[in-house]
Amino acid sequence: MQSKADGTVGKALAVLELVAGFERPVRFSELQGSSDYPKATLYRLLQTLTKQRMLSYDPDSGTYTLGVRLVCLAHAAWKTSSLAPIARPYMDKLSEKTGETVHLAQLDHAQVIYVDKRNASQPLPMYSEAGKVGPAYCTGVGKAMMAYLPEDQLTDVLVQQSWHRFTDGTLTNEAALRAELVAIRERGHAYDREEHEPGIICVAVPIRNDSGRVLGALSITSSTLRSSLDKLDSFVPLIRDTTNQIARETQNWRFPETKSIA
Amino acid sequence: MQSKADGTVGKALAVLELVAGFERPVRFSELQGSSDYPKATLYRLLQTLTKQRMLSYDPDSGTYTLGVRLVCLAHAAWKTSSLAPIARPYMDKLSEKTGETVHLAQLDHAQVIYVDKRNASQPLPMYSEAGKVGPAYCTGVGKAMMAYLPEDQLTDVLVQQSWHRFTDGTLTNEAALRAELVAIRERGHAYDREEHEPGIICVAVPIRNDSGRVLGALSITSSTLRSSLDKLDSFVPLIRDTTNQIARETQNWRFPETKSIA
DNA sequence: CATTTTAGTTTCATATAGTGGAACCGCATT
DNA sequence: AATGCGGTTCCACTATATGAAACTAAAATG
Repeated sequence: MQSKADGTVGKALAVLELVAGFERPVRFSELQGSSDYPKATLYRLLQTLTKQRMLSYDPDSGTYTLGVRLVCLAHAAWKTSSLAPIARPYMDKLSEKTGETVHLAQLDHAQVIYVDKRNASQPLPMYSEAGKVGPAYCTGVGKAMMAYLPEDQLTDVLVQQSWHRFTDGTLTNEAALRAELVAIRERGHAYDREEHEPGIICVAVPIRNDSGRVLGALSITSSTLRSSLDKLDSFVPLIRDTTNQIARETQNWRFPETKSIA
Repeated sequence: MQSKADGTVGKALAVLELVAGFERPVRFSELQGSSDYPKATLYRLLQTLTKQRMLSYDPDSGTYTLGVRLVCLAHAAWKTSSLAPIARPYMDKLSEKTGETVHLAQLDHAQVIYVDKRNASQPLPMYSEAGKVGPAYCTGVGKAMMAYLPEDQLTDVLVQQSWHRFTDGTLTNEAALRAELVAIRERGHAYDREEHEPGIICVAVPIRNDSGRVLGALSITSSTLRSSLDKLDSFVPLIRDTTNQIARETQNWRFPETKSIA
């Protein structure tokens, strides 16, 4: 059931993911049912993870859930590995100025991961959104990032796309997407023309560092009811300005201190 | 440097924690410096974690950071393992009614983990707070939860406290705290009388399920400038009401569906 | 009440995966 | 050309994980 996972660590993480997949407290037997691991192996893996507090076990109901240590680690991950803490004030400003929903995403493996979100109208349930994943080939942020990927990485990402047709506008093959990527590079930003969800449109601009590497992307999302691509287009200079500022700031960030070695 | 970590998984997690500790991109040699693991072992561990996307490696700078997979997993963790998603609407209401800062915390190991936070006045940087840890013995939520722990778990938690004197009010030994816990059980809620930070006070109420097990705690925090313990006291019925509602809702939550087995 | 089933836990000989000292590589510095 | 340093690879050795099967407790069944 789970993908190739060499090493004990890989297996343990697969189990973690398995538990995560249930999105609720889960029994041993349920896990066994959706795993190829033999009973004893799965059991020990669960024990190990529990002892390590990556899982927590509720003796009352005999169920496992993801442990708090994970939340702590993620806290640290979010603070250091993602653009989110740097981008935060800029996103605030952007959402304030535009009055639209702002997303910050990063590319991981072949998926888009939303690491932060801002909604001008109401203070959003943010944590519940951060960490969410989406397809790369049919989202504004995904395409914006892919457009500036080096060829070897791009091919890697492309083969992993599902090309599922979410809407009539969805680009469902590599050729179509590649053409789109060229257009994106020409104009410097990407659109989502209701490709993922009907009625939902967005403009996205990649965040790239000095050496051109893609760090993430910012997008402004709206609906066809409230807005239009033309209207969103007017935000582009503002977004690009913001991505540039964020990119600039990441340069300094890399080594805030060069720990003095005694 | 790292604590006892049996098993490969334990070691890998220790390395993860090590990277997390730096709170910034970190070089191999730096990690080697703060780890007992021999070079090759550490190296392989890092490779494994990187391949598993728990770490990400930046070839430009030759540094490791925590990977986004952690953020994804945490997304799931937050949704299932913690009280946060259930408590969310109640916290909103509570912060709205009181106009004060509301914290939701859980007890893990011997530490308090803040899993959500609400601030009535301004929309808070929430993610940056969730996952934060604090000492149990000198926080309102910590004491509220400890007060209702079964004796064996309590002793376990108590021996792990640091008893550092943060302020004049800090309870710096087990005897003093145990006396306080009795008082908390009597009145049903805990205070933080500037025990952790000067000028910061709070009332906290534990969240307990039907069988009496402590699930977490809610607190309302304020400062001596804006408020007083007496003033906070008036919120107690409201908080207790909220904790009861949250506790009730967790009962249903445990098994939303019993996955039909074909 | 005895019996079967189900769910979870332990055992143990075996195989695998992890270990780490040492050698190696590439690059910057001298 | 030589030295030093950060990082990577090798490989004999062994600690660790493995998983079939046996076991236990508790629930379901007759």
